[in-house]
Amino acid sequence: MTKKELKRESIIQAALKLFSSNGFHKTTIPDIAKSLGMSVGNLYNYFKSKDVLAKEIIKYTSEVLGQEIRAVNMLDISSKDKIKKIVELYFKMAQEKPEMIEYFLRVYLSHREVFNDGCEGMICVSGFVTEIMIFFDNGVERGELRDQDFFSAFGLFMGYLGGMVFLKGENILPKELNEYIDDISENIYNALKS
Amino acid sequence: MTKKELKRESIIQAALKLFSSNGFHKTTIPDIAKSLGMSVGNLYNYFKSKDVLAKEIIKYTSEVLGQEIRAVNMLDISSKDKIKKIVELYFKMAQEKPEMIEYFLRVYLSHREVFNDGCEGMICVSGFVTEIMIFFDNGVERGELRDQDFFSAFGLFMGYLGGMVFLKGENILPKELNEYIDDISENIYNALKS
Amino acid sequence: MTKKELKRESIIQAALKLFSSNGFHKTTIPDIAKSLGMSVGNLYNYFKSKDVLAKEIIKYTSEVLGQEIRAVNMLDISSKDKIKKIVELYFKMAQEKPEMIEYFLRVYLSHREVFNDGCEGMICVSGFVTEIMIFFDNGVERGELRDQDFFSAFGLFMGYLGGMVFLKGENILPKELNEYIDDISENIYNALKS
Amino acid sequence: MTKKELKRESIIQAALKLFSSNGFHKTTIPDIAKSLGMSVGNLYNYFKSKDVLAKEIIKYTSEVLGQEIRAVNMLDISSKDKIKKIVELYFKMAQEKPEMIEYFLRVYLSHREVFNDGCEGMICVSGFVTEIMIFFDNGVERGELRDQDFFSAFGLFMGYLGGMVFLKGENILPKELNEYIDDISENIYNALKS
DNA sequence: GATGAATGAGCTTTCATTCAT
DNA sequence: AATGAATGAAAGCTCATTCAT
Repeated sequence: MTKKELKRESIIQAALKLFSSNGFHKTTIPDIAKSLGMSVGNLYNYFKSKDVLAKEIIKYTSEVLGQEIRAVNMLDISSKDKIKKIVELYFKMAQEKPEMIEYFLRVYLSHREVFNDGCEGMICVSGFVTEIMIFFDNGVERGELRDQDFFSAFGLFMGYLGGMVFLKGENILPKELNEYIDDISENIYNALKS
Repeated sequence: MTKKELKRESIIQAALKLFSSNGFHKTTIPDIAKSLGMSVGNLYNYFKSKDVLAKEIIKYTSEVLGQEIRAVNMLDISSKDKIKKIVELYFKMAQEKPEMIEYFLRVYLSHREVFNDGCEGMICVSGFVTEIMIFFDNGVERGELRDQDFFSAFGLFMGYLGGMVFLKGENILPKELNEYIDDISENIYNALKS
Repeated sequence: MTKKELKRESIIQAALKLFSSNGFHKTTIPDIAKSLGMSVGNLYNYFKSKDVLAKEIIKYTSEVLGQEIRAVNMLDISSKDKIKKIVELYFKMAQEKPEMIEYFLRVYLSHREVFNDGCEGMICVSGFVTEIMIFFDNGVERGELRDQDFFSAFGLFMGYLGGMVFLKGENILPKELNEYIDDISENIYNALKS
Repeated sequence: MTKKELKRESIIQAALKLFSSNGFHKTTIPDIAKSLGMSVGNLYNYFKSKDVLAKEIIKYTSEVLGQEIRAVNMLDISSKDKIKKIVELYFKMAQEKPEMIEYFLRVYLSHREVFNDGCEGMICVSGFVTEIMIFFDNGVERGELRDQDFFSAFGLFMGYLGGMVFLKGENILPKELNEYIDDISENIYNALKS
């Protein structure tokens, strides 16, 4: 990676954190620049607008999450075990690098105006969605999961996990996310199994 | 209802539509006033700030959705059938009055800054959450649903439905929401049944 | 005129002066607002962008100049005398309300980017050009002026006068504009007479 | 010419084109550098500021136009014919190398702030003005042109031609510039002849 | 209750210029 | 000579909110 690429990524990470915790509109470009110790003008040498930056972040995040799931997909274990692994890693991320999951939930999902142009459909989240699709297709192929519409399964899996993280973020959950892993994995497996 | 209360509700409904379709920050108070043919100043006689208005909307929406679910709860049918009824009404709403569901997904879920003060936890959505809780407790009581942590069940149910509506809104779903009703009801029932 | 219309016109006049003397790009919206003792935001209630303001100014200026020439056109005097009257009034304006002529020369003529959209061709200066056209057509009709392409005559008349005012503005002219009136009127008449 | 002088001139020509077609303020130093395939920093090794560059361009342009007129001045033809030659070459330039005439009209004439310091009066356009002066003095000397204030004549000549090119640039002229040559030459001659 | 002109802080973005390499 | 990342002041514009009428 060149120096410029490194800086680019450091901007993405700083902006990701700020957008996630303070909201997209409440985070200003000067906020991001200041958190990096760089000037506003220079930040614009790397991303030509705030919206472009937001889109690059969702691509980046989707890629990172996708890679984590790919690692699970490559394990030689049952679909039931994979479900648990994925739930675990999702919650682990939500606890350790909450900015990524939060970005999905609080920035990407709810600022259509920003992502409409350039991130239509799943363009910017394909890195992540593709891996879920692979997980599901494998499970069906191996006879472990019921053969149903992919989106029925995808919505269940991701809506569920996202919902739980949201509830956690709202301080609604009485227990730690970790403690829900078994219940949730079981529920998902029961819903999807053949 | 007094005249004042009627006007209050008409403001809520106008703002609900605009916030849902154009986003919270992209909708200005003058936009709302204009859509109602009233003056900005007068609107402030009904709601003392934009944030307060946003909070009143979520309470209103939660109440309306809660009532719909209450009607299902009162039917003398199995939990399995209730699940289907709830999925149906949720999707029907998403199609006929999409602004309510969209408000949940795109405004309430992602503008913590706004709802933090006054809508902590489930304060502003209790109308809705309570009914889901009643549905679940009944099912457990009647031995139809497995006795698990309520939030495990709630996250599944609502995360799933919200996720599907989101996917629909992004034009990602290949079929109409209606056509997913059976699959989804089955998945939810499989996950929750005892 | 309503209060709002009066204020609108006072903004036009203030901006006209500042744009003319300091240049379009060197004059900021806050400059204009401050010179009027009003807020920036309020100025935008009257003109929705700096460019729109610039276009309204040229229309206004064209109208005012056009009215002055119309008065000459209505006099019952020879074309030769009309030429002199027009030169006189043009120079009088250049001395007493220099901002109008200067706006033509220094803002309108040289900021194509601004006027391209909405002031194509002579859309925004027709008030003025029309009167010159009437002057010329009358002169031809009465046999006093040679029948030639209108723009050949227009370019002569207006290019000449504009050029002189420009030279004056650059402090190049050794004498006052007034002292050129006879020479210039004669030159124009010689060029246009039949 | 040294290599450095060559590069200097290539910068002048590139900037001349961009300033003329896009406007002085809409053309950035990076734009100019990019159009030359050189770096911003290096451009500053040749001209220490944007304003200095603008002033060098007007001197250069004035010199080139002046040389063209000098060639006409040296011909052994009547003043009437010289007028026609000058109109022809002015319009030829306006068509073939429009950037020079446009620079006069759209950059030099209307950015006093820029040229005030260093190009007062006719300092930066003397190359051109001097030749017009020579043309005029010769004509007077030979008894072909009326002896009048030089600026009365200069304003006529140059205001007229500039005005026509401006009208052409605005797409207002119904015919090609060429087709106006005879009319315009005649008008100028009639105005100036003794 | 009703109006809408007025406020002004705050936003995103631009760009002439510098300077370490 | 040459590079181009970096600076930061300054611009145009927005909008929640107020208040005189």
